[in-house]
Amino acid sequence: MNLKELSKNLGLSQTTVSRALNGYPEVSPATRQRVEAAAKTFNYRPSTRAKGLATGQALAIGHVIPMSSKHEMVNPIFGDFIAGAGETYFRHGYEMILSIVDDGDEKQIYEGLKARRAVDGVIVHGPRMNDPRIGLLNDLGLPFAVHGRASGYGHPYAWLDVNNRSAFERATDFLFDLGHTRIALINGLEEMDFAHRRREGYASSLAAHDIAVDASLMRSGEMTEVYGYECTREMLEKGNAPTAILCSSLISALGVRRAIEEKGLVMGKDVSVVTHDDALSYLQNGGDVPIFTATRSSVRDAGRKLAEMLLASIADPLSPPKQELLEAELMVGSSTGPAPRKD
Amino acid sequence: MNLKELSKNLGLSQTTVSRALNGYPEVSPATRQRVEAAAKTFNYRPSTRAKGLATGQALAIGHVIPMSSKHEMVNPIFGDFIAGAGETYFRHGYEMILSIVDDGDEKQIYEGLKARRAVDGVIVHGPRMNDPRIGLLNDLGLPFAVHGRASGYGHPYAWLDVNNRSAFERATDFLFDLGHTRIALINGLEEMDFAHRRREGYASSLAAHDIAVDASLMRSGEMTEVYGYECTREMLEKGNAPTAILCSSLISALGVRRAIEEKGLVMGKDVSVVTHDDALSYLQNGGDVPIFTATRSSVRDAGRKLAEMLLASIADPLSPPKQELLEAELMVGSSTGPAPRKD
DNA sequence: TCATCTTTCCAAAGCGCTTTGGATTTGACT
DNA sequence: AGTCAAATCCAAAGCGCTTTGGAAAGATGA
Repeated sequence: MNLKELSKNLGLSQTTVSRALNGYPEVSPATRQRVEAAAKTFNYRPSTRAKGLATGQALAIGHVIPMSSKHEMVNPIFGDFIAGAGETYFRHGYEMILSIVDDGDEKQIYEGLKARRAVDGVIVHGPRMNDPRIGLLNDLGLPFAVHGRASGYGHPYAWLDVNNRSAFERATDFLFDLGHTRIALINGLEEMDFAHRRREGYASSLAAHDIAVDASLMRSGEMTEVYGYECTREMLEKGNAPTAILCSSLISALGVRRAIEEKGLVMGKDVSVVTHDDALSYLQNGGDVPIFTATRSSVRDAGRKLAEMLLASIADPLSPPKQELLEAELMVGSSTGPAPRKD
Repeated sequence: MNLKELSKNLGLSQTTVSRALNGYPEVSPATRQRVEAAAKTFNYRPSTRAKGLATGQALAIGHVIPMSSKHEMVNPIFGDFIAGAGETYFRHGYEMILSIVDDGDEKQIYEGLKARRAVDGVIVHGPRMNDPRIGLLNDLGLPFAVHGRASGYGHPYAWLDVNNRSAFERATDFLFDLGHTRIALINGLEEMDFAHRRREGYASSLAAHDIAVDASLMRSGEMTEVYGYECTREMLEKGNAPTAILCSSLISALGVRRAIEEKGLVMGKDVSVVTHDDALSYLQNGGDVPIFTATRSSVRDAGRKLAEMLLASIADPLSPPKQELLEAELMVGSSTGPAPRKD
């Protein structure tokens, strides 16, 4: 059923039917009701493509997910973020279109999306330090919003980020308060902006407590369970092992715990662990009492909010880009405790 | 830059330019080259919407992800599956449209996608027993392919599935071979088709070994780490605890291991564990030697293949629906060993 | 040289919608 | 009854592409 058929069926012009359906005032209430009823019974919905052509809008937002072909790793937070954003799009009648793209092809993809007028805007995932995508999108004039930030880009742009720096500073402070001084950091890949900021927060706390940064206590890599395990095992085997570990992801925290327990140590007693927790739906940090002490911030919520921000900026293109910094909450669980006393 | 401008620029008609770009034969090689060069320099790409309107194709595939609003759980395999499918779409010039939908709204969403002619076909995720979506999509006449199967639907339809039954039967057999007889099953939600099939495979092996199914050794729920942990803890605390556990997901297997080790037992010695492993990129089953003995099947690969299947069926609408059953491979890791001798 | 194919290109219609600019009807008010 | 504005509705243009049905030009064979 298309507009023409529907209007013929109603004995009205396409104009009137279109206006009735889109809430324009030039239609009598009676007619509008009649039209709406007919639309419902015939299950009429305007063709996305025709509507888009006529209005010049795509009513779609693009999500371009970078994937380094090297490790083929899909970011585990991706699903929950998308779920949050999807909620927002659904409410606003937008569609979400997804491109999973090899690192190298990204430029081409953004240009394609723009040239083909396939989307009204895009969300940028996984920003890196000095990420070239921000500049590219600005040049293209394609509205966008970034999940995270990209240090090193001079001009303002729309983003939403967790305050990674303060979260990790606070977490490190917390460990100091418990008496720990040898605190390790198992972080995400250095080139990722969030990892950079977390390290800064960590280093800042160390500095405030007059403890020098010890390179042997800092790791960075892709945050898998195995990675957490291996880093921890190595650190615990060497002399002068850390008494506390800061970890960038709950998944690798599971590996950290495994390494600790494998060595016959007790987490929260012999070794304390604090992790960041994205509150993923399939990876909850325990039940009532959190297993891990964690800096927590829901990535799904971030998805909802960032989508909202992008849609708002599309609706009002002249407004300056917005930013939003979410504070992670520190949840104390059973993975932390006072530093063991020296023998 | 649009077609009109481009063709004016070249001194050709829109027809000729369109034909040159779309590989029609009625264009001289010289002209074609000239057109292609111009398209490249002006970065011309036909508008998706206009092209779609003209051709009647959407060049897009819909993925409708169900999410029960009750637990708000996003399936963790989703990201990797999408990544695989996305690869295929990219190769074929298709777009992927994602809708994350509350269980109840699904019908409405499919009808909307169809009525608005927004997609050429859809992938059905997470089929349940007697899943009503299959019938609905058949009635709508919207091409589709299912990731998994939906027992109870009479007519043929396109699907791709892992042979869950044989995988779990084989895994159970394997445990019997090691001397285990008290084998527990920690499974996904019973209403999910895959969980049903896995239980069948498990039960079939028990029957073949003249062991009665013991309801106290079977659990089903959402496959989180915590769920694996709690099920295992309960089972190990009761008398007559299982000596082996079959688990439906690597994530909950991590919880299983935690419960085992917390009790001071050794996995692979006191309690053997076999899990299904979807080969998720962010959750690898150890390095060279798998940690868990597992029935393994790459869900990303499934995404690639199923997308290919759907595109083929769209290209050739009259062909009968295809099916593909993937066999999981049994990878022996260090989580299994001979059954402990009775004291 | 002429008729007949090929080759190469084009004008215009059409895809399904929105929207502009008018036309018609209705109603209120002198 | 006559006037004017408000309320309703409509025909047609246009969004950017593909595709149909020719037309013009060039090549071929008699």
